[in-house]
Order: sequence, then structure tokens, then C-alpha cells
Amino acid sequence: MVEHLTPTMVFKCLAEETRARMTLLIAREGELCVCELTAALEQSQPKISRHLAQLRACGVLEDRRQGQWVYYRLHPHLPDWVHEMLKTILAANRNWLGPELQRLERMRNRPERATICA
Amino acid sequence: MVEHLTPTMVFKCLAEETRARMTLLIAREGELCVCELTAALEQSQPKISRHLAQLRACGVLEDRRQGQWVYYRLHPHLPDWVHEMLKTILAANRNWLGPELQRLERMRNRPERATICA
DNA sequence: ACTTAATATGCGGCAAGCCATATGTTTTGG
DNA sequence: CCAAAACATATGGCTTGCCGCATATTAAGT
Repeated sequence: MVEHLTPTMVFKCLAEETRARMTLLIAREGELCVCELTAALEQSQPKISRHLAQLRACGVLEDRRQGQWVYYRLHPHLPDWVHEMLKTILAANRNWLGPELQRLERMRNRPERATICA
Repeated sequence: MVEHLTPTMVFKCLAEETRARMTLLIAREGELCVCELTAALEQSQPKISRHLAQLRACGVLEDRRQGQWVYYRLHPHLPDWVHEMLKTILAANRNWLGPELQRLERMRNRPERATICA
């Protein structure tokens, strides 16, 4: 489902404030769980969750459950040009994500990523 | 109006098939007039015109009247990251614009750009 | 001045998208 | 087994966006 991601489809996926910020934030941080995104964006949990579901359905994000948390990251099969695009945008719009990044850092009780021990 | 083009705003501008294709086509060709775009995309003239107006209002495109034709090009003050983004997308999605490019080349009576002689 | 070509805009009408609220599911801890 | 936390989804309403069609505008040619 991911390979026929046309430019238009990608633009539609990102053409909404919450989805754009979440995607860029995840592109920068690597992986974030729903509660972190909820805190960083200061939006309701259902709202965050619905937009994440949409990004997952488009093939932009992938999710991974770990205990009670669900982590989202960029989909591994995302075309290279999308990666490049996100990198370019991130580099040129650092301050745009400023508030979100601050709230992320100040967040209390951030779940810890598992140090996967088999 | 152009400098506070946020990522979200740019995505919204391009989140529609006609606008996405026109913008990429113009990014590739440098400058195109309404009748060329109408032929290349095989869409009604009012539809093309309205989307062009929207792209102009956003600050993505600039127009220039020459005789009976109006030429559109990327806005000169477009942020660098948007240029880079368009370049990246163009490079990775050549075939996506294939039909439009073919129709452009096959088009009869294409208006000639003025060789500006002062 | 009149006609034609190129382009722009106004106006409903319909479809898509977004949101808040409420509720369902899964996991963890006791 | 029960309660609480993290997350997902369903529903109804409202807003935004897109389209087709008709009409207005501007410029060129005769």
C-alpha cells in the first residue's frame, strides 16, 4: 500500500495542522507514543489518535505496541523522496516545532523505551 | 505574504490533484500559461483558473500577463525549502507527470514566449 | 466598434473533512 | 477478577472544499 504513494496523496496526508506537526515531530524524534504526542501538541487524545490512524492507513506511519503504550514511527517502506522531503522541511523550520519540542522535554513520566532484552 | 509559509500551509496548497500536478509541472517547465495547463491536464478552463488563483493567493505562484496570455511561474520569493522539496519530488516522480508532459509537447499552437527586446 | 480568444469570477449544490463527546478495547497492577 | 491507564473508534453536527455552469473581463484582429 505504501509504494504507490503519489505526491498528491502525501500532501493530503499532511495537509492538516495536527498531522503535519506530528509527522515532523516523529521524523525528528524517531519514535513517539500517543501520550507523548498528546502532551506535545496539547490536543485531545481522541483527536491525536484519529489523525494517527489516518497517517497509518496512508502508509506514512507504522505503529508498534509495547505494553500499554503504542509507539509511532515513520513507515519503514516510505519512499526515499518522502524522507528527503521531511528532512528538508525539518531543517528549514526548526522553530516552527519549538513549542512542541519544549513541551516534550518538560513532560513528566515519559514512558521509557524498552531496552529490548531477549 | 510569502515568508510565513508554514509547512502546513504549503501542504494544503498542494493537497489536490490539479494543484499538485500544475505546481510540479510549472516547477519543471519554468513558466506555463493557462491554455497550456488546460491542455496538459485536460481539465476545464474555469477549474484550472480557479486553482491557479488559489496558488497565487497562497504565494506559491506568480503571474505575468503578456498579451492575451497569462503565464504562471513559481513565486520568486518562495522559501528555499519549498524549492528543494519540489525538486526532490520531481526527480523521484518523473513518470507521474508523464501524461501531462506528453500532451504539452503534442499541443498545437503553443504561444511563444516573447524574446524580450527592449 | 465588433468578434473572438484567453482568462477570471460568481453562484449554488454536493461531498469530504474535522471536531467533541461518549463509549469500547487492551494492558497493567493489585 | 476489578480498577485504572493508554489507546481506539463510533456518532452526529458543522465547516470547508471542489465542481459545473454561467457570466464578466481583457486583449487582439479586422
